Amino acid sequence: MVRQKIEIKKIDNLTARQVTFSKRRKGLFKKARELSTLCDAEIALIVFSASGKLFDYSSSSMMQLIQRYYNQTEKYKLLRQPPLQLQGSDHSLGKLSKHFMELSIELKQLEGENLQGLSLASLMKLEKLIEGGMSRIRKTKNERFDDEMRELKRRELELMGENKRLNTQPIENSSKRSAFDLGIETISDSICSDTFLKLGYA
Amino acid sequence: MVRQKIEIKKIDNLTARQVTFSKRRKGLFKKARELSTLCDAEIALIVFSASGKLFDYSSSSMMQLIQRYYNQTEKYKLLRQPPLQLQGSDHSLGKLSKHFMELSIELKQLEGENLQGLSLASLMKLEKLIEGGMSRIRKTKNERFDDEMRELKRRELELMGENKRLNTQPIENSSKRSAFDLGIETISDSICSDTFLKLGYA
DNA sequence: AACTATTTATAAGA
DNA sequence: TTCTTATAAATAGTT
Repeated sequence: MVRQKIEIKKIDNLTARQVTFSKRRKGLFKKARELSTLCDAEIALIVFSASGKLFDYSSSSMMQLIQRYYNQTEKYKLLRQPPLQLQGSDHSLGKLSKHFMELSIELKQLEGENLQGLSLASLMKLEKLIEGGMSRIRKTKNERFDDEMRELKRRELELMGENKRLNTQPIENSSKRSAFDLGIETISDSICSDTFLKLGYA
Repeated sequence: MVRQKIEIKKIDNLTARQVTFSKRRKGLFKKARELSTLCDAEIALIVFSASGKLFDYSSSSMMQLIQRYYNQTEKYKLLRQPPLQLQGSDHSLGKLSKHFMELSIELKQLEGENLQGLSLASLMKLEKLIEGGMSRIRKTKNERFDDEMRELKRRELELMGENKRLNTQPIENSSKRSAFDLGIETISDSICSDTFLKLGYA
């Protein structure tokens, strides 16, 4: 901007870039201090050099300022994000997927961000939100579990009935063996443990 | 600095102060952008006007930048150390955000799908995943809660000390009243309920 | 919002 | 790094 006007793009020459960084950084911090003093503004300024060195300034406490910043921006975000109505009894397909979409969006907003930056209020909201999602997952899981168990019981009874029938008939050859002969008490037990092995929970 | 050089102190005239704020703020943000571009620096700038309006700029993600700032700040690390001993768990910033990224990705995959369509195995996995995220949220929430309580206690002690001092001095006029006179037992109780009201939890 | 006289900031060179 | 200096940019006061 002097001797010769420069274009605002990354300075190629490393040395020149470092010198400019040093000079302009100094100028930037001075301007920040002046604006704060002259106009009674609260300012936080964080600068990392290309090499990772940290420079910072804040007109008061950096922590307080950042917290204040979060409070402002979160309020904005949460306004757009209607809190979920957790009407426990409703788990119809449509509502469920809609709910999960919302949960997904909420969590996507946290990408690259950090929980540490959230206020107590936001953390509480998030907890509530996820609790709701969790309860739906558990409900569906239990339903699925019940379904499987019911099916297993049904098959068990069916097979036991057949076994009984087979056992009351004369044995024609030794290859015909029932589950009882193998020492298995219930079919569902064996299927269950097999299922858990497949899921990696045993 | 122009027509006439000005002294760097708060500008008395409100209108002049507002105009200067607007002009210099613009200049400051421009300088910040230029420094970032020219020198490949990472910059975060947060400005609150005297009236509370927020202006901000960051060369990349504000959240990531602030997180990076926290990581580099020794004071922050020390401040976070003492509170409660969180049993053998890793609650470092990096791990936390990494985990949340994973959770987010997992949930994103569910977009448009329906829980009813998931197998028992998937539901169990999802439950486990979300349980992990939840525990981290709760941990962070508790930390934040501890922070707030500590600050309130500190203020309480400070104010009670001042009250004691005021009460031992002769009352010069009736407008001088302490919290004790108003029947408030502890300052933190009153501040607490105020805080919760503001957060919408009372 | 514009103007403009000055002050400030700073690119290049030493 | 630091200083010098010519010039670009920012801006205080005015309209």
